[in-house]
Amino acid sequence: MSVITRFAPSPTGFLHIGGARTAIFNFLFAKKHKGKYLVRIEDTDLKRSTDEAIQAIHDGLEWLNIVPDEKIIYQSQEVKSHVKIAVELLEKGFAYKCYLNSDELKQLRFKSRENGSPIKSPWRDKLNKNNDDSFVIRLKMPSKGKTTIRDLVQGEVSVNNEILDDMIILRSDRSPTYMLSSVVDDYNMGITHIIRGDDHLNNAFRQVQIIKFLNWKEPSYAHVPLIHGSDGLKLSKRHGATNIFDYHKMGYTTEAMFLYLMQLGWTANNENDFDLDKIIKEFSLEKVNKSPARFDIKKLNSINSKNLRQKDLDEVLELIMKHFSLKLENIQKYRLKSLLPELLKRTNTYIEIKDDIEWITIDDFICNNKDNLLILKDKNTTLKEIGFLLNECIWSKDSIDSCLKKYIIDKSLKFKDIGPILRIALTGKTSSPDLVTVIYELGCTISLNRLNYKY
RNA sequence: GGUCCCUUCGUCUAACGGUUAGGACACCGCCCUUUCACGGCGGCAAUACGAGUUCGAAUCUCGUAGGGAUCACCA
Repeated sequence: MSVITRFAPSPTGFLHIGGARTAIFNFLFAKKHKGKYLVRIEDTDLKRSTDEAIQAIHDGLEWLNIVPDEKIIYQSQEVKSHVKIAVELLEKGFAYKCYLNSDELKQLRFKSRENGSPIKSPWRDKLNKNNDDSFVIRLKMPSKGKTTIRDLVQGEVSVNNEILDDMIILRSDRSPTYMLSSVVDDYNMGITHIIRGDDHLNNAFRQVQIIKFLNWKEPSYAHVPLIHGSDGLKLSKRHGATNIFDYHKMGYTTEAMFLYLMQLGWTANNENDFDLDKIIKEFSLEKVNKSPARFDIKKLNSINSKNLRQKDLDEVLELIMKHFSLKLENIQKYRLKSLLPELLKRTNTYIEIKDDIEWITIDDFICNNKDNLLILKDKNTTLKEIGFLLNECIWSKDSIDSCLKKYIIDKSLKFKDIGPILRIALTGKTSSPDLVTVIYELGCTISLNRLNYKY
């Protein structure tokens, strides 16, 4: 039987980092077993589900490049089949109508919390005699024995059936609850492996009862731990961005994000190598850790920086042009691309090259930093003299290099006497790629213009 | 509080019951160097605590402490 996994987010917000990692695990596992990875939007709570959220989930998945193998399924469109199962469960005596009102429930809940036992509805063994319509359908949980789940991540976990509460599967408005819908959809979709956050582990014991009542084949479970913030607490806004798509906006690459997320709780052979085929081959749920990992932006930065330097230059250029809405002539584009490898050595994210775009792409760029300008004023002649020499020189890195060195020797100077001012005149900055490269890539005309400018 | 799960350098983690407890990120130092980087070399740094089993425990058992998940007519 071939493997089918699913990522099942509820569209009540953007795609969370933790959710994204769950999706990645689902994707990886399915691919490893040459199966299918599906996405199901759990939008049964119509009040809280929004179109923006659905779009955000799309955007996030698309950015991470983990789009499902089949059309996305919307749970809200499957409610009929969920209700049908609820009725079947009722008819077969595995579920019952419960007429408890909210006040009665509140009291029961209070009691149950006190003595640590689940809520017991008095209607479990009573028949409907008043014929009224305000009921919910509850599942008749087994009260003896225990239920054990062989979880691919958590191992074998057992729980005494007496702690299972008679969960509601159909609300009083006849809509199915998540506890039912999820199980039915997984069955209908032929899901073989349920990989989800470990906040669902407790649900598994209850949901599996439906499967047992109906004699369905039990899927395999893998409950992966949640991701925590740097302080070990649940990831929230104050830890930084939790929306996966924000990391795109911050200049992280798809590959880096994928690499980082998948390594939170799982160890790859090579943490910086984004070779999807290799990753898929290596991936194993059994090796996923049981304890929650902390999100560490510094590690992400490191992976991103390395990925940026490995990545195809045209792709990086494309990302940069898109991010900064740059419209460049071919010559400027070429200049930027040529200097890119040097710039990328100095950044974690590609948006950090922001300050370098102007001096590279604007032909008549002139230093506009006041403090730096003052320095240049005194050195006008030096710049001109160097400019004169450069004008005579063959345009190669070697000859530019020897040209500069010759000047130093002739004037008995040190490189640090001309380096900083050259750099400021050419780039407007006090740090940049090495000067020979800068001069060479900027070209003779532009370099001379900047050196000969009257500051 | 009940139930379930977890605990190895600051962080992510590796280690058939036998390793000088390994790697990566971060940090520090040195080298390279015209700046900032990249790179190279090196350093700091961990088995939560306490018992037990064993010739031998990070690894198995129990207890303690700490952390997490969950306990809805949400998903």
